[in-house]
Amino acid sequence: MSPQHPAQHSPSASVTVFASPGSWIESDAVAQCHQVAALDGMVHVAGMPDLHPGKGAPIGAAMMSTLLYPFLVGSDIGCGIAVFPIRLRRAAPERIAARFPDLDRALDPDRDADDPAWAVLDGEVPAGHAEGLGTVGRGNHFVELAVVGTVFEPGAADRLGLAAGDLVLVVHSGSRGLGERILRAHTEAYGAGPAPDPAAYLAAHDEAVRWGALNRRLLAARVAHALGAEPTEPVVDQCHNLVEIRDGGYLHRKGAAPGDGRDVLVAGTRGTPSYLVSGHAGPEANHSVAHGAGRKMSRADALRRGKAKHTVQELRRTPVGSVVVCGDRQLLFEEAPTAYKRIEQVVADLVDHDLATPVCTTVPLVTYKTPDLRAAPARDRRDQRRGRSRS
DNA sequence: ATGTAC
Repeated sequence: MSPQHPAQHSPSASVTVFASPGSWIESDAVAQCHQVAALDGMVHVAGMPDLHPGKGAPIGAAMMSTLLYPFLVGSDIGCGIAVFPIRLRRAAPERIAARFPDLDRALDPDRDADDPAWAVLDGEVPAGHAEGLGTVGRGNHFVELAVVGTVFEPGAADRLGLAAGDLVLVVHSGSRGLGERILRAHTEAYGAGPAPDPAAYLAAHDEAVRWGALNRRLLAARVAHALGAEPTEPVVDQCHNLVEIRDGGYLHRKGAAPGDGRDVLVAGTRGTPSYLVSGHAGPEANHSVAHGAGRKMSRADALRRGKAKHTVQELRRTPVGSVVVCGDRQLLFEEAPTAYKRIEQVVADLVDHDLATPVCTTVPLVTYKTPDLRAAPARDRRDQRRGRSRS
């Protein structure tokens, strides 16, 4: 052993980053991949083309290990993106935006017992966690009404029941407070160490995954009802934060979607299309594909640079003609399309590395982030005219 | 990304 590495006792796992030279990957994110590779039991780390630095662990990575590390998945266990077809009369985005319900306000099982969205609940609420149901959360989460744009694979789109011009709801949300509670319980006892009882962690983890899937259905149902449409089942719904037992090991996904023969929506930004892709990633990619465009700037940089570069007005009405509902100015800047990598480049990298095939794009019409109180008075007046209470 | 503390 060389004298430069006196403490080295086990070799690092392999690291593969699936990005072309033209894709900007922050060196901090690659360094985080190598830090993860050095963990006990780590077998292989695959960085997706949307790789960027996270808190302690990289985002946009799939990490295979013989030990289970809860911090690699993070607090939003079960976060994912679902696509729901919706049949709706087309109208100006501003008019549709004004009809979105308040998705910061949770559905209360008692007080809101008569809300029609509950129809999607089949059985008990996972983990009995009744707080925060039907809320979208913050950060990069959103509920979006979009239109199917370019269709690259008509056969695959047809199997999903999608054609150009069809409307869909895209829901990106996770397990809210439940996943955070599960990670915190582990961290308070074991820090960033592996789970001493993986089955116990996985039992709680699986509940959070189920809760996240239920919440995406509740969100879609709330919005569908508010827009006067019938709720539907999702045609695509994949988690990008979870642990999967695979080949006898623990495959941790953090901002990486399952890419083994499944369809995944790779989210663009609030001003660009998203790409529905068919994944066919192999072992070198840890059977995973990218989950979105990936941040190009930290939130702090996006806020500072965005305020110099954009007006609030142009962020609320995007280049593709869509409307962003976001009463939180800081979040609007943090989530500006220019704070993200180009989705076309991320998808091109997936294609070039034979990880996925594009099926179609979805182009935003209305992206809901958090209530915009400026819009509320008009909505309330309209609802009062129709004899409805605010929901 | 989160609930909570500042």
